[in-house]
Amino acid sequence: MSTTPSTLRSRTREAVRLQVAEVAWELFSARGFDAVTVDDVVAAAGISRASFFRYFAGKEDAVLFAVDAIGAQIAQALAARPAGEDAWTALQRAVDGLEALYRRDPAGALARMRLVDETPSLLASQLEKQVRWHRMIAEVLAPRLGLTTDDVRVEVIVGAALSALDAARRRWSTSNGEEDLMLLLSQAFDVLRVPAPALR
Amino acid sequence: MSTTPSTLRSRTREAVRLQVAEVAWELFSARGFDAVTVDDVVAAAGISRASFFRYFAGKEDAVLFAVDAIGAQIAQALAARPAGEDAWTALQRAVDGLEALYRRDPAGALARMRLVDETPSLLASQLEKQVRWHRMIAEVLAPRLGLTTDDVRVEVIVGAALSALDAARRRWSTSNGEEDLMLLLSQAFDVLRVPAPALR
DNA sequence: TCACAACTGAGACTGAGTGTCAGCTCGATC
DNA sequence: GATCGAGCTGACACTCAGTCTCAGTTGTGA
Repeated sequence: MSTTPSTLRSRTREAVRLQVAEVAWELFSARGFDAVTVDDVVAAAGISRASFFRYFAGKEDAVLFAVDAIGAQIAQALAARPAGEDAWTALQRAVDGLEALYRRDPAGALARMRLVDETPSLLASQLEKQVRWHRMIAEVLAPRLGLTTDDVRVEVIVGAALSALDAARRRWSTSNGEEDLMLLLSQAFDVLRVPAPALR
Repeated sequence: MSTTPSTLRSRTREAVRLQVAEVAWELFSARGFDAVTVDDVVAAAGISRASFFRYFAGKEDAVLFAVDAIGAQIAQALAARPAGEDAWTALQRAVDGLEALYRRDPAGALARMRLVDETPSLLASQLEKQVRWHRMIAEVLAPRLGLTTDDVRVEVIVGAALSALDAARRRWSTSNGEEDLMLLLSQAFDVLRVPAPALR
């Protein structure tokens, strides 16, 4: 999946990037995103200001740099689903591969979600990254349905599926991780699967 | 809908705000959002830098200040739909009240959408504003369905409906406004209404 | 070993956004 | 119609994010 040449340079680069992100996360989660400057982070991490911006596209990216990979993971998982499966089910299965990520460190995932939710600039940046998820997933889904990538129907299906993921994640977050994420996901997708009368 | 005390002060304030936004839009659409500084705008508009930030929360807001009202308009239109209507139809009708906005100045609307799409900071800011649409609409939809605002199902329905709106708008934009927006909207919502086999 | 490519810190620079302050204007009240 | 307070204004200084350049260093491949 990743495009990693895996020379010594690139490996140390990835390691340093992770270390810096970790240091940054500790400051952000302790004091709040806006109350920590880039200078604070680089001082704590022992790198120069210039290098920080070589590792991350911006301050937000030090928190959200992992988000890009998730979209690719969903798209890849979708590509692996059997061709006969209906779109909603295939997307649901592709998406619930993410549960492993949350199960590995639920407390950290919750704290991350809260920080993003309460920090406008982080929220905006994350939403923009999710637009890229949208495009990646649409490119896999469209041929599956025999439609073009920019067909309205493809866009709606992808958008609705990502809304389902988002709704489940948000509910999971507000319940402090107590409700079952997989169950929430299937409840969310069921809304999209039911026939017309989602009536009152 | 609006909370306008309508004293002389507030009316001139609104008028000035509109004028500044118009001047800003001319610069942005001509040179691109990032190539125009706030100083450029205030020089052209004949106000001080400080005043600019009193009228707009940020540079992006000079383009997107109207976006907030749209969410309120959708929520209000939804509240006015008959109680017996199913959720998808009610949302579709609520949303297609926006068509009047686009019909009034299609060329301007297209140009605006293009600028937002090609400018990351504008896109991010717009997406963040749409999160607020989400909340406003959920608050109207939830009681209609006899559910709480933070119920997963409510969030999914609102998110999916907004995805439908977005897909239709985007398709309309890429077709240079040639395809019929209302038709695109109904195609988009039909995907959400059909029974399970949106199969391959 | 050598030459090149990629990385680094240092520091100057641009531009967004905030806070303060002193002066002006609107508009209500006497 | 003079006055007083609230709200607006421009000027200006300040912080911080992000870009760019430059010179020195280190990994990489021949």
